Amino acid sequence: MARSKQYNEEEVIEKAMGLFWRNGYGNTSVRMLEKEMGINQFSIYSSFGSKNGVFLECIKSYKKKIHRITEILEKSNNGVIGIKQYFYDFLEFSKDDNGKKGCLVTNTVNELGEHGDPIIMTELKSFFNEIKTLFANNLKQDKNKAQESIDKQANYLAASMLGLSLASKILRREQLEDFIETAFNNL
Amino acid sequence: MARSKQYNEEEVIEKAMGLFWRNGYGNTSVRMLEKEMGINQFSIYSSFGSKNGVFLECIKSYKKKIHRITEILEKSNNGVIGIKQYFYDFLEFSKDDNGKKGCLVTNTVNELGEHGDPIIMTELKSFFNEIKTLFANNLKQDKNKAQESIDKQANYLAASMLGLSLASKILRREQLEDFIETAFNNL
DNA sequence: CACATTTCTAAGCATTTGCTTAGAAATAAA
DNA sequence: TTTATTTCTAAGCAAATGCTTAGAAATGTG
Repeated sequence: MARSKQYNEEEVIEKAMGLFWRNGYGNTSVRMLEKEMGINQFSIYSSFGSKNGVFLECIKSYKKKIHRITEILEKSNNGVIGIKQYFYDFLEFSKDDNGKKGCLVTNTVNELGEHGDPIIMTELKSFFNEIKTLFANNLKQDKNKAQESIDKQANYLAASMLGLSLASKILRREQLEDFIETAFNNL
Repeated sequence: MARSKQYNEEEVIEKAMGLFWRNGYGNTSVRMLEKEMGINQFSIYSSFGSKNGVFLECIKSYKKKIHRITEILEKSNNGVIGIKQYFYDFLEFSKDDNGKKGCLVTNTVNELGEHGDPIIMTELKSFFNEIKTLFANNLKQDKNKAQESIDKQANYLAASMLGLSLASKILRREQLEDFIETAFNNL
């Protein structure tokens, strides 16, 4: 009954995600999105409503993408060893051609802080809490830990992941490994 | 021989710094700077050359401001205890009305990454290295440490500070304390 | 084929961006 | 007071921003 879309929405979002990941929200213009996504502004707006709409889909897509490694953590039963592995997995996951992308969620929290779109901020915080819960669940596998220390250590690890994400943008691989190794000496 | 400036450059930079600190570089416009600094665009450009020029002065001003607490660390001879105190001092230092500013240097590294103005990036990295050196110097005060472990631990602590800065923008005070306490457990 | 319906192209909208400029206002020195 | 020099006001510039729209091009269904 009518013409059909010449692009796949998931595919173009995947491309947009890369752009936001590298440049941040504010430094990515709709013109840049056009080029990267390979479709023009009309298509962008008819599919996603707004720049914000594109970004929201990118965050969702990011969550799916990173599920590749959160899934491993979820299924792990090695306690703190599994969490440490997640830190290393994250380094591989976030590696760019230059290895300087960090974590899209972390980057966005830092850029938009509390000023960002509420729907997006909710999405970001929920991701952060999911990760923290995964950490806590893994910590529980180490039987000798008190519940109280699990909460503290989950907070510690979650904040450390924020640090790793940021550090991965400016430190060398070797320094990042120092960080991870020392960070887990504490547990 | 001529009219004299009706504003003090240090004072207006101090105000600009607050704006950049809260909003980041990209989300701070020259119009916003006009209002906050209390002078108009002509004065901004004649004093500082460009938006980038204003920002560069703000970074320098930030370094002076934070010297209040780095100085304490510099003079401390409590080894790792002094560093831990610096983490707590930083939390106080970066506290806003809402307690969500983080560290201007860290925020900027995260926002601009490698895309930022080279002069500014150099300024940021030098600050990071100064802090790392201060950490290393303090660690050396604890006599029982091997040189090798000092390097590793200084890397660890520097990256942890990045984490604390980011975490301070989204976590509650109590969680930040969990982070600091656990981070220093085994040093 | 015919055509209703959707997607696409590309031009254009108002607003905001960083930055500049012409001319009025002020002021230290002669 | 006069005057040379600087600072200030406020208007304006081109380019970029997010978003919209009119009309051409395509296509599944009858």
